[in-house]
This record gives sequence, C-alpha cells and structure tokens, in this order.
Amino acid sequence: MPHRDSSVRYWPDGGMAAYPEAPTNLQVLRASTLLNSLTEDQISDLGGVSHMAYAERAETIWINGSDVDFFGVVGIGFVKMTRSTAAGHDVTTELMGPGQVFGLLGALEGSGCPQTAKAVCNTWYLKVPKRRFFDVYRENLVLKEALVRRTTTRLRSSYEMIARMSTGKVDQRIAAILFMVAESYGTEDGKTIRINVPLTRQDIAEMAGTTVESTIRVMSAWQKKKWIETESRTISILNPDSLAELI
Amino acid sequence: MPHRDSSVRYWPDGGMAAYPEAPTNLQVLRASTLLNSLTEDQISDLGGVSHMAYAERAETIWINGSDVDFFGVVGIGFVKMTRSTAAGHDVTTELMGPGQVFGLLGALEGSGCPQTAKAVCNTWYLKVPKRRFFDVYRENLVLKEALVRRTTTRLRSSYEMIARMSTGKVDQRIAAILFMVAESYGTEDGKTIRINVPLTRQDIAEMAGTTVESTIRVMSAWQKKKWIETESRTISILNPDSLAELI
DNA sequence: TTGAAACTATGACGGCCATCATGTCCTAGT
DNA sequence: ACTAGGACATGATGGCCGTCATAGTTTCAA
Repeated sequence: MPHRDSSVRYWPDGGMAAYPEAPTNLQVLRASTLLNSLTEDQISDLGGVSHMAYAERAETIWINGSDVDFFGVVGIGFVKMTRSTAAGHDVTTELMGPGQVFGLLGALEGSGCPQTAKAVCNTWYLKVPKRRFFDVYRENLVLKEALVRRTTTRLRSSYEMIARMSTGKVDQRIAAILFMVAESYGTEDGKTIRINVPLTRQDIAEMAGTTVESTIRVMSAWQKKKWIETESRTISILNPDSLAELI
Repeated sequence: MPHRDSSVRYWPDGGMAAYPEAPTNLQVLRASTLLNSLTEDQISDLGGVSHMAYAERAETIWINGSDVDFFGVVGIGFVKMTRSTAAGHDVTTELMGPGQVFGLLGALEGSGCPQTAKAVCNTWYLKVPKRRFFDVYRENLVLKEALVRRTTTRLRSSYEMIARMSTGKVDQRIAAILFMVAESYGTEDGKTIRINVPLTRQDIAEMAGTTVESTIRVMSAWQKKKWIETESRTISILNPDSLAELI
C-alpha cells in the first residue's frame, strides 16, 4: 500500500544552521488534496493572505483549547496532533504529513481546537487565515464534498485506531502503528518498507498509548530478529510478513 | 450535560409478543438532526421510498464489509457499531440512539461499510435507500454542511475515545464510557444521572475495551459504594462527583 | 572537538487485569 | 410452573507491562 514516490522530500534534512529551503505558498496549497480542488483564482487568493511558518522539531504550534485564527497546511515535515490525559500522558491521535491540512476541525464549529499541534521534525507549514477560507468555503459545493470525504476517511481510520488500541497487547499496537504510518508515508523497496518519518520511540509510544520503555523493548526485540531496522530515526520494516502476523 | 426530556421514550418497553408501536417513516426522518434540514418535499419523498424495520436485541443489522444499499436512521431503540479484531474481540466504537443516522459513512465513498451494526435492544429503525438519498445529497449545500458538522463532531469525540482508551486503567475507561453515554442519553434528576440505554456489562466491556469480568468487578465495587445503581439493565450514576474524579 | 541533552537500552519488581472456573440469579419461552 | 440460557458475581492464578533505576549511545550546538 505504500504509494509515495521515494524521490519526494518529506522533511528538511541536514543541519538547521541555515533554514532548509521553504516551499512557496502556492506549492503547498496545490499539493494539498483538500485545497487543490479550488480554482486557480481562489488558490492564489488564499496564497496571498497566507504565510509560511517554520517550526523546529518538538516545537508546539498551538496548545489544545486555544483559539487560533488560522489552520495549517504541512509543506515539508510532519506535525502530530496530540491530546493530554488527566494523568499527564500525551496521546497522539494523528500524524500529518506534506499536503495535509490540520486544525480545520475545530475551526468549522467555532469551538477552540481540541488538540495540540506539535512539530515532529523541523517543519515548514502554511498558516491560512480561517476567515478568508470561510469566504471560499461557504458556498463551495466541491470543497464541502472534499471535506466530507476527508473527515469521513479520518473518522474511519480513527475507529480502526480505537479498535486496535483499546484491545491488543503492546507489541500488536506498536506493529499496527508502524503499518498505519507506513501506509501513508512509506516507500517500498522489494520486501522492505521504509517509513519516511523521523520518529523517536517516544513518538511511537505516544501513538500506541504505551511507555517509551515498553516500546524500546519491543522494537529492540524486533531489531534482533531483523524484522525492522532503524537508522537515525528512520525505521524500515524488513520483514512485513512476520510483523503483520503479530496483529 | 444530559439534556434530554425524560418523557421521551428511548426504547420499546414491555414484552415483545406484540411488537411495540412503530414510529412512522416521517416521524423518524423529522427527528433526525442530520436529515431534518431537508425540505418537506424531500422528506416525504425519502419517506416514501424508505421502510421501517425491526431488529431484536442482539440482532445483527449488517456485518462489516458487506455492501448494503441502505443506511439506517434509529427510530426507537439503540444500535451499536462494532468492529472485531483479529483476536476475536468485538470493540464498540459508537452507540447510536433515536434520530441518529448510521451506516452513511461507508456509503459516501462507495467502499463497503467498515463496521458491523447490531441492535443493543429491540429497535425500530428506518432503512433509507442510499441511491435515493444521493440524488438529494449531491447538490445540497445545507445537507453537506450538516454532514460535515456531524462527522466533525464524531471525529472529535472519537479522538477523545482514543485518548481515553489507549491509556488509563480499566476503572477510568469504564467511568469515561458511562459519562460519555450519559452525555448523550442521560437524564438528570437532582444529583443522579439516569442512563436511558439498556446496557449489559458485556456491552460496556466492549465499549471500554476490556472483559466482562473486569467490568463486573469494577461496577460491583461502585454499587457497594452507592456510586451507581442498576435496575434491569438501566444504570444510574448516583454520585457523579466521586465517579468523575476517578478520571 | 567537546560537552550536554536527548535518545536508546536493559534489569528488577510489583500491581493490574485477562483468563479460567464455578455458582447464583433472573428472564423468557414452552 | 419448569427449564434453559443468559446475565451477574466472585475467587485463583499467572503474565504482561508500567514504573523506577542505571547506563551506554547518538545528536547537535557552541
């Protein structure tokens, strides 16, 4: 299922002394599956009032509950949407990659953003003012349809998550997460699947709803079995079959 | 937050020798928050091609993956949407009550219904043919907007679920489930909140992603503490404060 | 280059909870 | 009324995994 072209750049590499090259506003808007249904005029219109922003790895873009007057479109990099429980644990519910729109959810019904947005790695993203977007959105049947489809898809995969996370052992949950991320951001090379997101064990633990230690234990065991491989935060699944039959 | 009028009938009571009185097609359509945005003409149109159906407690309305040519609107009773994991456990992701539309999700993008629908109690529901609905839907801005809102709300609460279920002890999860159900289908009477859904411990276990035994243990303990009370599958929260501070 | 911080790794221990087993009570249908 | 099946209840047991502790390794900025 991994479908992306391996030549695509997912995140800014190299040091950060000089900012990695930012994409242009229009590039980002056109790359968005949700927004590229707009007309050229509308896109350049929105592009004109939006502005590119940069978030460093682990930087918080906004806290949950806060009222923000923009939503984001990931340009290069990754943003995770998290929620923190009363016990103080952060749980990651979604991982947004290049072209993905984030923070639009709360926007539609006015109520604040229910989730915290945090950069997984150094990330360029476009801040689009909500107000301007609504002007386009309100009467746009195609856009509404696109939005329905997008939320529907997310809803479906979030049910998948609930089913996987609320039952199942830790190793199953982690395996499920790996496949889920690979599904969106993986590239195949023969049997091995390379996950093009720089994820720490902590990141994975938050997605799987477990602890760093357990995640490390499980993944270390897999590494010894040559099922997976990690090099500088990039995970490759060497033996998808074995991993899959865990689930 | 429980907001319903206690005079509303949530499910057919009494024996089933004679079917409890069915609501009419139009009653159900008008009671639906999603569909009542339609014009009178459209409603009576849809009402004409739909037909009322009855499902007994625990009856399966459709299996996941199957292609069904209708979606449902709950008239009287409750329907749960479940998914079963590879391990054979059923996980309930949503509980749909009177006026709620179910099974529309998969319909919009053609792919089969991702979840199994099962009656929680004896239930009257309206089967609305998808094809006819699409004719109305396709060009209807208001309906699309309503759908976006509905999906958005569901998405939000499903993220809530993920956060709650993937972390947290069993008692916290169960408490969270009770409040979540009470939020939608509870009626307040002084301090006590009565949950107007006939749920077994098994039902609750499936929602909390745990086992019947654990659920029984936890809820029995609460009963001894007079925090909750059960009479013939109807749960009342006597002491919401104590229960809430578990979470 | 170097040092600090973050990440990965591994062990010990204890509590939670899934599983199995057994029994009572309630409900529904003959 | 009687019986069968489902729901509720409770105990015993063992393994998973969260927590704490400690140490090695990588990353990155100065």
